[in-house]
Amino acid sequence: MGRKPCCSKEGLKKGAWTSKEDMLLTQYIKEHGEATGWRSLPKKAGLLRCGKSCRLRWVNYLKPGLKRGNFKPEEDDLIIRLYSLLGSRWSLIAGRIPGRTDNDIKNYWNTHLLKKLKAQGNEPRRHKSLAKHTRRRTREKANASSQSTKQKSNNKTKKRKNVGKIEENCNIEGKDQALAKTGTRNKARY
DNA sequence: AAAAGGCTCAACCGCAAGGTA
DNA sequence: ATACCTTGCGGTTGAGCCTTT
Repeated sequence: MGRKPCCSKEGLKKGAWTSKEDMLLTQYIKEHGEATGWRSLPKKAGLLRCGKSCRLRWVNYLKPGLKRGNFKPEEDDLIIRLYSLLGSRWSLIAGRIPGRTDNDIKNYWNTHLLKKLKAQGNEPRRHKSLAKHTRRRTREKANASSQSTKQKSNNKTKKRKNVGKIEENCNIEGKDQALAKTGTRNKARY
């Protein structure tokens, strides 16, 4: 296969977003919704970005209802508990913390919580990166032995099911409501 | 006042999953 | 059955801000 990275196309802009780009993206999504396909969105919206970049910008920064910064102690606590259950599956963790994005939580974990826990002598066991390592392993297997597609798809569904199971198991109750208020630490670099 | 080093976080990269022709 | 495409995820990077000297 050997797919090229999507941003390698000439003429596509990289790096920090300008307020004008933010505006174009927000406006387009307001008019057409998110589900129209990220790949084609930049062109339609008049942006010189790749779809991936647009999606990231929207999901992590522009999407309405996002809280930025100002993590409360309850949220810290919740993140720590979820991490101990789920490991570094930030999207799952984010799904349980309203208004927070996976990127936000990941950053917060790496820059604040990890230090905090280390200082307390509670450094969490680093989970084997479920995401990449297990995926890679399945792929290696698949390549090594010419597995049937049926088996491959079984692996896929198995993994999906496991995710579901973990989600089921981590019934972190009640806390969500306590997290409703919006933080105001927004540094708004742009 | 300014240089150096540390810290934060937005954005990028590579890869796997899932879809479809 | 498979080749290729898009989407979504986790890990990592680096620009720019902040703090210390």
